[in-house]
Formats: sequence, C-alpha cells, structure tokens
Amino acid sequence: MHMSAFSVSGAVIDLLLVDDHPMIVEGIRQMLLPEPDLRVVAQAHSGAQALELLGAHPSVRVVLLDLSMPGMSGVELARAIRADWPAIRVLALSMFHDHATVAEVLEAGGAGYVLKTASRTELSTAIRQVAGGRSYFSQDVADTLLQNLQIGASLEAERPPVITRREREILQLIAREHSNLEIAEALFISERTVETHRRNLLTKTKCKSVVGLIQYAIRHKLLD
Amino acid sequence: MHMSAFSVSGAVIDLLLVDDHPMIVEGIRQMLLPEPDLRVVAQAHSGAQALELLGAHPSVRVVLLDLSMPGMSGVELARAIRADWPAIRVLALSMFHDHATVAEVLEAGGAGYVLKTASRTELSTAIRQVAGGRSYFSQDVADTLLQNLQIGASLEAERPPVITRREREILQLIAREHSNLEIAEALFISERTVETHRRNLLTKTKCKSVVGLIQYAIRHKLLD
DNA sequence: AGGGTACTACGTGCTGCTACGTATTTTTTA
DNA sequence: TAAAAAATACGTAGCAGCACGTAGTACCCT
Repeated sequence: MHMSAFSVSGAVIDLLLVDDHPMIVEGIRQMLLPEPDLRVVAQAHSGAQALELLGAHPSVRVVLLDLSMPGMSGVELARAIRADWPAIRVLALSMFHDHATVAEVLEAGGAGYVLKTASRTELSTAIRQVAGGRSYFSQDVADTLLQNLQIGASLEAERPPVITRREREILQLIAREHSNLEIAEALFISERTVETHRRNLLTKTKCKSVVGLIQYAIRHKLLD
Repeated sequence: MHMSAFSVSGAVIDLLLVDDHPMIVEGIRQMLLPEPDLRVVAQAHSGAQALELLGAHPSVRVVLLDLSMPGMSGVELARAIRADWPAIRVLALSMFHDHATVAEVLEAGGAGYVLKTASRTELSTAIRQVAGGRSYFSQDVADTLLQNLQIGASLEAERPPVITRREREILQLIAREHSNLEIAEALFISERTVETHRRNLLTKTKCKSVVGLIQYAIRHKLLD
C-alpha cells in the first residue's frame, strides 16, 4: 500500500524514450542520469516498438518522444498512446516549433513540447511538470503560440495588396532582368505605361525599389 | 619530430563537436567515450563559437557539425572552416539526406555526411575515414548521391563563383534596400568601394543588375 | 447612368546604379 | 619571401529607375 502511494506521489518517475537516433537517446539518458527521481526504464526506436514496450512496462508514467521518426510519426504515436493508455503523459521532443506542428501535437493529446535545444535543467523540469499533471512548453514554443494568436488577429486588419494580371506579367519580366523599354516592346505598349505599372507595384507592395520588389515577388510566389 | 609523425599518423584524433542541442552533444560524447583513439577536445553550440574554439584548439583534426543551427548555418560554417583552416576535415551530421542539402555540403568542402540515425560503430568509422583523408557517407546519403549523379556531374563542370566575406556582407545590405551611400556609411568605407564590390558581384554572378543579383542571393542562400 | 477599377499614356526632373579604367594597401597563400 | 587574392579607392560618363502630377479609354457592376 505504501508502495502505491509512493509511485503515485511521484518520488520516482519512470520514463519511456522514443527516438530513432541512437545519439539522441544516449544524450537524453546521460542528461537524466544525475536526476535521482527520473528513471528511463525503456527505449524504443520506432512507434510500433514503443507500443509494445508500454505493455511490458506498466510503470511508465511519461513518454518522451521525438516527432520526426520514420514509419509512424510522433503525432500518430501520441494519438495511439492516448487511446490505449490515457493515464500516460506524452512529452513531445522536436527540432522545430512551427505553429502547425505544435498545434498537431496539442490536438493529439500531448502534455508538453520541448525543443531539442533544451538544457538538462529544462528537460528535467518539463518531465516533472507533465508527470505532475501540468503541461510544459519551451519558451520559443510558447512564443510561437502567442505570436500566431496575434497574427491571426492582425491578419484581418492588414490585407495583402491586389496585384493585377498585367502588373504580375510586368513583374515577371522585370524579374527576368528586362528593362522598361524591353518590356514595353515585348508587350506592345509604351515605355511610360510600363513605368506606371512599375510605380504602382512599388506603391502597392510598399517597396523602395526593385530590390524589395523582387523579394516580395519571390516570397509571394508571383514568379513562374 | 616523432611527435609530429605521431599526430599525423592519427593515433589519436581530436574532435570539435558543433551542435546547439545539448542532448545530442552529450549523446555523441557518450558514444565516442569507449573509442580510445577519438577524443572530443571541445564543443560549440553555435557557428561563431566554433570558429573561436578552433583558434584555441589547434590540435583539432575533424569537426563534427550539425547542419541545422540557428544563426550561422552548418553549411556556412563549413565554408568558413575551409576558408580559415583548410586542413581541418568537416563531417556533417544531419537528420535529412535530400539532394540539395547533401550537394551544398559537398560544395562547401565537407568531407563526409552522416545521418543522426547512425550507430556508434558507423559514427566512429566515419570519423576515422575523414580523418584519414578519405570521405564517408551514410548508406542513404550515398544512395541519394548516386540517384542524382547526372546533377553531380554538372556541378563540377560549372563551379559556383567565390563570393568573399565582404561581398556577401554588402550583398545582404543591398537586399535590405540600402543605397550604396548608406552601405558605405554603415561599413565605414567609401561609396566608391561599395560600387566596386557591387560591380564585382555582378561580374561574378553574371547578372545584369541588382534584379538578378537578388535572385542569385536567394537561390544560393546568401541572405539571413 | 454612374461609379469603380484596370490599362493605357505623357512630361519633367533628380538620384542612383552601372560601365570602364586604374591603382594602392592589406591579407592570404604558396 | 614572392605571388595571389581581397579590400580599399578615385574619375568620368551615361542611362535607367523613380518621384510626382495628370489624364484618356475601356470594361464591369449596380
């Protein structure tokens, strides 16, 4: 009975590591070694293996899993774990913190999201947090989440300028290093007209010169 | 004199680890610990720090570097190392093996390319290979290379022009829509000098104007 | 019929990029 | 230490891009 209380109180947190990169697995083991309350009881290099091991190790309270794995992805594995062992906490481990990925993990029931840039301290803190029923996000991840909330709001305020067909046509010829005169001859219009279109493009995109215009075109995929 | 022969023969290979992920650094250290001839003498978590450490550790023969780092990318660092310490061998470490990335590393003078899925055996083999003047590629990477052999052939035929540090610096300021005068004031040099650099950039890249130059810079990832 | 938008076009003037030639100093490499 | 490469700098000149203002024509939608 006091054994049960012992394990629930979290004096020792049993972990399962899931990562297909031996050097990362080894690195995490090494980082957690000095922490007496964190114990890696098993490690898997694939999603399928992880599910097997969970059956064999019922003491596991937290699964630390890499998002980028061949075969079953980390997100899929997170879903499977929540379905089969709802009590187990999933802490995602990733190189990236783009909004889409973070959102996916949260949907799949992940309890936390730590970047691979995390220090020993941050990693062990994160594990204890999720094991204790709370959640944890690396600073950059949290920033991403907050930032995307703001962008979502400001996206409505600032709509992208409307580039007309003709303007786009001229923009593409500019990108091919043609001069205004060349463009005019190619399109059978006056050089002055080309200049006007060019000016309108600069105004609409708020660029100072072609330099910015070209980058705008590339960023907004206006070229072929 | 026998000391020199000793170090050249490679009885012990000194390594510099570069990775911004503590857990990976720790994992690699741990994996290499049982290998008596491989010694990690320093580790950096950024490109800038790596360059500093190379000055302080002249015994380093092989740099093991992660490709995905914030700030200076792994490829940039490889270029910088080749420029400053041509004798040092660079072994790239990456999650991915897409053709573009592998090709970039080779262009930048990388001696080998190992995936992060590598085992202890593979990693130490790779290090010994590159230290011995040979090269090493993980199987998947080699497959990628063979698959795109025709592209590899054309890469050698048409070598990319060498953009110097200063030129790159100026190119970045141009991309930010600064005028020659502004750039000159920012870098504390004459406007004429900026013009010269600009002209050299146009000549080297065979571009007609900034329009092409900006696209060249983006395609070759010369901007931040 | 009227209002909005896109495309067309002109004039004037200024600034900045680009061409071409040349040359010194510093740093790196052989 | 000599040779090569990089970074620095000047002069002359021309054209292209850009600012700013203005305006006619065609088409679509209400």
